[in-house]
Amino acid sequence: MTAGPTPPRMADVARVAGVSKMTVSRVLTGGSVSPATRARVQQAIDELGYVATAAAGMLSSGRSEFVAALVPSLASSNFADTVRGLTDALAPHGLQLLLGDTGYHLDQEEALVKSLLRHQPRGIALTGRHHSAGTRALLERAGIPVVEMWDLPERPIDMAVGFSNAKASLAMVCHLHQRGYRRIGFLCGASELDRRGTDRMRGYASGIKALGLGEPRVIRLGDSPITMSHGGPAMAALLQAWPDTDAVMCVSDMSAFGAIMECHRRGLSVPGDIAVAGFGNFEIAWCCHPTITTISVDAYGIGLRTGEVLLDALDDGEATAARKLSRIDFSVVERESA
Amino acid sequence: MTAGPTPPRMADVARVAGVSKMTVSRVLTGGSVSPATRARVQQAIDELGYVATAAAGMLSSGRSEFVAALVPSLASSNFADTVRGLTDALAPHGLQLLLGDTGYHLDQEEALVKSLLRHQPRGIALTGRHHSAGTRALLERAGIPVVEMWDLPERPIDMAVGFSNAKASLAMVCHLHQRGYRRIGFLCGASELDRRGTDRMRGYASGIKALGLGEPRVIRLGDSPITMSHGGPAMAALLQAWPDTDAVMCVSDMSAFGAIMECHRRGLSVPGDIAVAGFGNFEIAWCCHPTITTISVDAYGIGLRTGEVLLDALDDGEATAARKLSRIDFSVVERESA
DNA sequence: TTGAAAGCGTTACCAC
DNA sequence: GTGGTAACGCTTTCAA
Repeated sequence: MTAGPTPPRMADVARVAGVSKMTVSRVLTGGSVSPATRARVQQAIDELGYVATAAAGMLSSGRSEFVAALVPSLASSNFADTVRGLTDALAPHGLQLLLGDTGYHLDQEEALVKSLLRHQPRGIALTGRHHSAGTRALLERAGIPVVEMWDLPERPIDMAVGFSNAKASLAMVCHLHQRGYRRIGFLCGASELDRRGTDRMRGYASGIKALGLGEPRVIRLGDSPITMSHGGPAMAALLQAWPDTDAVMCVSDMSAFGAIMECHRRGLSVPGDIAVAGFGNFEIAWCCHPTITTISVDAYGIGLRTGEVLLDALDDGEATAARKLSRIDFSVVERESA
Repeated sequence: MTAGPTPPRMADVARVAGVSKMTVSRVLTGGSVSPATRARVQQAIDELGYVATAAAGMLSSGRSEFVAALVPSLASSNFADTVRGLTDALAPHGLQLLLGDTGYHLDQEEALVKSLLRHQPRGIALTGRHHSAGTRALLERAGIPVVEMWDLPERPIDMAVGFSNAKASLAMVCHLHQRGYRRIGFLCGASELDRRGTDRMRGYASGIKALGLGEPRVIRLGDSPITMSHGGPAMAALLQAWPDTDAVMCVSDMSAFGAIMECHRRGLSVPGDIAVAGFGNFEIAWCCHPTITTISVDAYGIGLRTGEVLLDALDDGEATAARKLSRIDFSVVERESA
């Protein structure tokens, strides 16, 4: 932290290079400048260690180089991958991500939106289709492209990139049914914070009903989103409530892993005694033993596509109907556990 | 994306409230304003949905509300936790994190530092003690507090919050030695990208030498940082090279988990036939079977402390010698696997 | 407690 | 291809 006297300004560069500020600005933004002067300016920049002040440019030009993104949690590899996709799409265009972590709370999301909008982001990406009225109002006034990720809203704020979590879950029910399982349970968190988790549970329940497999067997345990450590207790609770259960769907691969570990502890073989399915196709699903049957979703791809969709919107100005809703594929990945 | 006509400005709020811009500014920044006028102004703000432009304030006041943070990867729960700690420390003070993902590359780090400095962050946090000469130069010129995290540099740029990865690794060697293991191997990535991983390997090697346990048995496999899926192949390679190995240290819990899965596949019992130790105390270390003996490091705490150290420096202006280096504790957590 | 004027460092716009 | 001038929307500073 060597506090130098005063950092050099554009005017300093201009003076050293013997040109006007405008010429320096053109060099920086890629305007038309003769090669000779461009070289002189560049040399002055290097010499002085000049770094342009983003705030001034932003104020003057009226546009920032920010894109805001809100995720429920950075600790989930799911969303971390999505963020990576977003970065990979946007960074090449000089856009810097402003990241917000909502902790799965809609009011926290609203607070973050309010705070992030102060930086005039060019666009904003949210997670999910559930938002507070205040959030919607803020975004509608903002006049920038908005993308809702990881879901397919019936009434999108603007655009969306995602899939139906309920349908994905339903697909897994069908898979298990096809494999001969009939007494299927579901493990998820106790709170409604994880909206996509709740959607998956609903998809499961509707599948059970549709296939005539009796009443849904749902265990809600632990704060959403539940992870490895919740899987075990949830599995225990399920076996206590419905001892004849022959298959278990879990809201995520993490909880599925925990559930499988609990089975190991009890001497239950998976899938021999009981089948276990996850959701998300995390690394653990194909590294653990037995490997976990799961739903594969391209988390990175969601981020990448979201970035592309935003870039398109920034170009065109207005979203075309065609890209309002961008559907991301999911698929059942059959492995050893179910 | 409803592009309204023109967003309201501070002058608009002032007009509606019947006061000057300055009074509005004071209301926003918590200056002294009579309760009556404050209420009128607040009402005007709500009515118009006014959102202050951060760039203008930044330019005028000369200081931003940004803090920059660079991590090697967001996908690692380690660094995700550190980022959470940083956010938790800084957000209450109105500071917004500007996050950069270096992908473990020092030149990418330099590029990000250059790009992030344009936003005039109040402070910046980096990961590790290794940086390019360009990065050091940029930061020394920047005149802002700098914190290096996850390590204890001999020659810190400014401040540091971390621990000695080599010593932590050494502690694990001692633990294994104490438990009676004598033919100890080490699994890590093939590249030098993961500097902390390399430090851990060095700590291991020095411990092996110091204890007279023969030549180090190091398997370098896969791109750093290695994860679950590399652990298995690395374990296989180790057993091929040194079949009599009785204990294995892994550069992380992720690779330790992969190694254990490989043992299961081969019918080797852990720790009966071979002991396995990890590093990091990730959730998987206490959820899998057997539970993994590991080194516990408070990743969240590193972020939190880094945030506090930065806030201190912003207050005092100059770092006191006492907080130049902030040591974070680590400890051997003995579980079932070793 | 409140207001008026003068910047902050850049880019847009229009001359040359 | 290059330069001057006027914003951009705030906060600082100084007066009232």
